[in-house]
Amino acid sequence: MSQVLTNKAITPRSKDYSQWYNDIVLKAGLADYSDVRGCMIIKPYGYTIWEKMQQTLDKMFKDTGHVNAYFPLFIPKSFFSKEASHVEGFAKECAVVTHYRLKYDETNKEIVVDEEAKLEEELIVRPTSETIIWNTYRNWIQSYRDLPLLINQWANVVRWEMRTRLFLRTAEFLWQEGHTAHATAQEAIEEAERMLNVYADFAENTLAIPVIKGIKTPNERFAGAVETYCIEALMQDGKALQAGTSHFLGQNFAKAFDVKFANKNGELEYVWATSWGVSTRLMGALVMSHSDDLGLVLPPRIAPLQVVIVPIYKGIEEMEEIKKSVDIIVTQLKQNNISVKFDDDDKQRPGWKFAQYEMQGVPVRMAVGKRDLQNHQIEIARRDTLEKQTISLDNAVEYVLNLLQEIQKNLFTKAKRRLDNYITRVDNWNEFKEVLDQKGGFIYAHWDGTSETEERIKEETKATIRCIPLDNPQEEGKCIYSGQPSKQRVLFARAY
RNA sequence: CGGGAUGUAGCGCAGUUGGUAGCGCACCACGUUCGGGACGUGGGGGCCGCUGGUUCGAGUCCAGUCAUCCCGACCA
Repeated sequence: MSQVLTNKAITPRSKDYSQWYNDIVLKAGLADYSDVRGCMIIKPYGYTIWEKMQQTLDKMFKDTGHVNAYFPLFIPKSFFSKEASHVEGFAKECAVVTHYRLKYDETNKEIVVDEEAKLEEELIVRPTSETIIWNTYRNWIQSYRDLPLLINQWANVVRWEMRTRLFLRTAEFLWQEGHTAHATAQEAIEEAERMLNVYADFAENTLAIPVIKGIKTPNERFAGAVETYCIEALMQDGKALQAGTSHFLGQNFAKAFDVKFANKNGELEYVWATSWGVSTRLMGALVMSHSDDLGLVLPPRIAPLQVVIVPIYKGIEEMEEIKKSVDIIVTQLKQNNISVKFDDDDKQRPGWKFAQYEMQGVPVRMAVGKRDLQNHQIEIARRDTLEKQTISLDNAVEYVLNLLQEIQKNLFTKAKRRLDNYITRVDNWNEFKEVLDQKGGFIYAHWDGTSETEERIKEETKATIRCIPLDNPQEEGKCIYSGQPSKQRVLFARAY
């Protein structure tokens, strides 16, 4: 019996957070390990959630004037090396294509790389597309009339990471990357900030994940960026997770790829650039933000299935009777754009279904049996608090519609409260280490502004500066580590 | 690339001093069940990671090799 339970139950969070996370991803059916090193199989349930994210984000991009395009997976090595800091940042994690053909080796009876089919120039599997896109933009941009150029692409990228974790860090991952070109620095900065706000809006209002908007320190900046904006979220174990980034690239890529435009006075100028992206990592953020020991918990706005109705019956007649009674509820919910499933699968029993839907994070579950029908009522259970209510059949639809909104709100509030409680103001180095080890979360402390100090703190504690919050209040103080004068506090944390 | 561990059924694992390949879950059939992961009976499923060695005989011992996972260095 105990073996049955350990096999099915989710590992409690207190034991081992990583194990708990893995259990949920695997058992909720979001993803699976692949036989290919560091790669992940996104299963249909997980992919459906990703598709919902895509749809919502894509609409937000279109609403802010962007269009989609698609650029090649392979980048000639020479493109890649044109922007110095960019190469440096990515060189160590690139997959490289060197040959284009295989052949059958008669002696060893196996397929081998055909050495005669060596590429003149190696191709890099994109770790990000700035280079190939800016090489293209050179041909697309001649005049100020061609600007701004606001393009997004949905794609996969490859970064050969040493260690991988489902959704959070995989060798190949899915993402969107926006790449825009502008006539002025001001306009590009506005774009970068606009897209950061889109991400924050999406994280908070759709995924119910509260985030802190900020800028990265030079150390943590994207390779090739002038300024990196980010949204930082906090997971239930007190570790930070970067949920999205938006970069002001200045004229770095325009200069590297010689992208100039004629302004209104006919003078040639380099264009100003941004890039911004979110990835399937958001899936990991979603799991780690809301789930509990029974499994995944999904905010209604992202849940592929928002409401499930489980009939409890003996025999086909009873089932039909139940079906007839809840039919109107199903129809009305659908009319309100709620995804609802009446689970008449005869192969599983109610208890099994309850556990299954809980594991998958379905926000609202209704259960109806003969007993309920006699009382003209239905049982409604919410996934976030696990509370059950018995409601008259006549009021069920209205109740569920409100409940879904309530759950969405509650999940955000709960996560927001956790985030707020996890930001600790700290004024000396011992306290810093103590808070980091005992409590975790963000530490809001003074920093002297030097990369050396940041680097040492990282070496000693594994904590990094997650961001300097936007609109950060300026105040005089002393650096937590070096004691040097500081103008502002920054957010430190251990991160995924 | 360093440190640690593991490869046996779809999944999770056991397998003693070397002697016919096992258990639980899942799967298939039939029956009884159905208000929180049902039960009974019967059944199917194996290149024991791979290669070589020792031995009458290897899942087990030895050598090599490959892969995966965990902890570091790298990162969204």
